[in-house]
Amino acid sequence: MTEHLFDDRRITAMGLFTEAFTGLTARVSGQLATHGLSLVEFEVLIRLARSPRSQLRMTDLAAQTQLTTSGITRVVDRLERTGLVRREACPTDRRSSFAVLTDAGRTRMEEVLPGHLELIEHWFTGRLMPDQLSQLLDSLRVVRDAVRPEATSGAARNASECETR
Amino acid sequence: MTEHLFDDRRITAMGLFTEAFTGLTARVSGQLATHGLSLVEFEVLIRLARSPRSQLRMTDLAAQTQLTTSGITRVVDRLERTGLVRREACPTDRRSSFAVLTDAGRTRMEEVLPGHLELIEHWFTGRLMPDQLSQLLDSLRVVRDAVRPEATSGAARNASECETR
DNA sequence: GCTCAACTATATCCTCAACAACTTTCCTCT
DNA sequence: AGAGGAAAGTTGTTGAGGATATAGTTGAGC
Repeated sequence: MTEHLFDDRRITAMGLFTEAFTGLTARVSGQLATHGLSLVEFEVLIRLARSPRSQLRMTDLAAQTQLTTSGITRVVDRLERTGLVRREACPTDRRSSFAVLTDAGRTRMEEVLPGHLELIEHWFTGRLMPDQLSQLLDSLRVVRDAVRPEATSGAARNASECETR
Repeated sequence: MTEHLFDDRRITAMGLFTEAFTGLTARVSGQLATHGLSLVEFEVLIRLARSPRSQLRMTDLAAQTQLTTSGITRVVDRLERTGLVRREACPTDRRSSFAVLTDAGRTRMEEVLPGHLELIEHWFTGRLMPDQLSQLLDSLRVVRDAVRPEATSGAARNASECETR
């Protein structure tokens, strides 16, 4: 009952998953640091950049990232202090406020993204054959859909609904 | 140059990787919490359990996990306080000290592991067909070997060498 | 209209980990 | 043998982020 239990194939699979991911994010995080951005800050910026009007409610940001709303408050605090993001009141619901990507924020993203994409290509996607990569992504999608907390659709609906100002 | 850049396939690939991993670890972390263990504490315990004599030098623990040596100091502090681990001096190198799994620690692991393995099976390995899983692990191995900082063999050699007491 | 529950953002408290400085011990070079 | 440097571990400080409480806002039911 003793030794082989700790070398179960499920343990090794999980360990492999962990090592691959943490190693990769360490590389990514290191490069972002040279641009003065942390991983979560980059995460927030790119989600804003992808959103219509380059803005999202704080709650939606929290739902899309792995942070709580209080965590988002502080990330946006930092980004606002450096001028990459600004807060804007929601006209239809005075409880809500938007985080909006500023011009400086978009410029910063355009500086950072090419290197970021090269990095992912170099350490991740470029290491695999095309069909090998697509199979990997299929498998990851299966796992993600399994473990994903719940519907993000509700939050998305709220966002678009509040956005019709 | 604007919108499609943020939806590059490399971004989505990285996002998929992130979501799958963070979602999975959230599940794992939640279950471990019900046993009074954090993820890094579990990580330390299982690495000790797998090691000969159930012991590792602090430095080797740091190398195997994603923590610095000072981080390991504090984790082992906590585990020692709860009696799952004890420190032991290295007889051949008085700078080094071992973290040793106690009987209570091994018992705790035997309580926790079955559920842990079931969890991994349920949310991860069991979601995929056998050959799909093995291909996933192959791909993860490629990425891990690419991004892995450096040789862990050096640390392993030191450990075994110090262990011949 | 009023009340109450749900929601949104923020403030406060606490845990945890990185970083840097420091102590002790070991090793190498002369 | 002794000096200088490298290595191992601990500790103070800093900062990020979760949990919870709080204040303001909304909407539904009466």
